[in-house]
Amino acid sequence: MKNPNRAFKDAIYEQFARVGKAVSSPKRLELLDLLCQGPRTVEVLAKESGLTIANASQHLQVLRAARLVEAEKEGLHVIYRLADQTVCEFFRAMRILAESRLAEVEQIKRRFLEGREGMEPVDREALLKLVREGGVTVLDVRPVEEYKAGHIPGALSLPLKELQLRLSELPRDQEIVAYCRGPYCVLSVQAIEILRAKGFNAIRLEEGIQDLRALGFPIAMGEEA
Amino acid sequence: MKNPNRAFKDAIYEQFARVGKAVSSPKRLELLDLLCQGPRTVEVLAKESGLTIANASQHLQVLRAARLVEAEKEGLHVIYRLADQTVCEFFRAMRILAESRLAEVEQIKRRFLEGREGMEPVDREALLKLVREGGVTVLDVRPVEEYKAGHIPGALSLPLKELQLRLSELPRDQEIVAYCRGPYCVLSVQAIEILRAKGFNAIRLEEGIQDLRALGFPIAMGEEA
DNA sequence: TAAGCATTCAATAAATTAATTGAATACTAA
DNA sequence: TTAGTATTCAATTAATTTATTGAATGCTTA
Repeated sequence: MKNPNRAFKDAIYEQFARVGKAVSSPKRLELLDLLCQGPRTVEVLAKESGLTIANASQHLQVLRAARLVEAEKEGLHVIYRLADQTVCEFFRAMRILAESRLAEVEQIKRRFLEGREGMEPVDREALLKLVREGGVTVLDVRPVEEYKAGHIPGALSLPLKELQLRLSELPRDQEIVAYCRGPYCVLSVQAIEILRAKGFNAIRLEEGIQDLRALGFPIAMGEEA
Repeated sequence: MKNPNRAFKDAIYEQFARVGKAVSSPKRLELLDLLCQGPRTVEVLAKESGLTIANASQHLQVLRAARLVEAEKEGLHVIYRLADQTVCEFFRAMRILAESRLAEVEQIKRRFLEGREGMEPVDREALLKLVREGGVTVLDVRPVEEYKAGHIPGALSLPLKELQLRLSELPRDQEIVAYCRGPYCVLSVQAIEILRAKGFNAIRLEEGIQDLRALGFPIAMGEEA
């Protein structure tokens, strides 16, 4: 009576642990986070996460074995993508749990941002309201493809890489709110640094596009309006 | 420009991975699942999960290091509990992700239940409606303490251990719906087996109390009404 | 104060996981 | 067909994780 149940339970929890093991490595979490932004080739994922190609490939295969991601061969490249939007939501749940339970996360973030202006924690609700109602210039500093895949309605697409060259497109009389992939993406941090150095009144919105989506914020797709 | 960012990201994802590592072992997941039902001593957790005391203790310390659970000394015992209700919700999210992504989970469950009557998948919605509206006798077969901590309003508390002795309390003219901790808890499975052998018209509700809570089902606390 | 119990600690052996390297494969384009 | 590129595979090493065992700790009660 006790034994067959034990085997059943062991088998079930072993399956659950497949997901757990997949998300137990920092590097795999970084890859998963990148894939939450959209499909990517191994090459791109490796570069963005600071892994060698072979190592990235192996981690991706672990994620695939847990069925969290899928791979599709396209010509010379293999394109990885999340198996499902719920994987993105799960990753976010895990991130939020870590943020709420582990004080170290906030500590590391504070240390990284400390001394930089425009990055201080602001009233999130008020800022989001401002963004939603168009009281500010909203700047999307991610690569154009990511903008196309989903952005804040009315946001200007100005990838960090082009920022220096296109400063003239930005208003000097209005507050600028820059955002990117989320609180741990440094694109908007660097954008704010550049903008403030040039005298713009710029602040950072920590929330990334996936956060906004999860918060029920409207998301626009495609080219700039 | 690239290097300090890398260190930041590595530090952040390493923190996230603390949560991932904590939930990467089948046994720790089982312990976590048990703790979702309420606080427990090491001894009880060890027994229920089929671990030695020392091994259970070590796993619990891993969970504690990830701040998913908390321990409190009470006399001779140490009582572990979830650090937070969101941990329970996270565990459930992980379970549901595994169920939806890993066909093996359904397979293992089917194999375990196959051949047993009253356990076939039923129309969940219809059954829940019946339960909610009182068209059936609802039977809670978990230990009394768990019943007290939260149960379906109107449910009878009849722990599996006492079931054989208290069959006379049950109606023969009405359908009986038995539930326990969730789809992978075997208490209600065994209850159904006993009841059907004795000629009762009994079926199983897969959802456990935490599932019902998450679904917004009303939950009653305390003694039987 | 001593005995008994629950829990943790510490040490060990076995198993698993991670990063690295170089070779192999699969596809494209010349 | 060949050369070049992206990815995967296989083998190795180092590091981490797991279960087990027996001893140590800390509390309670006789």
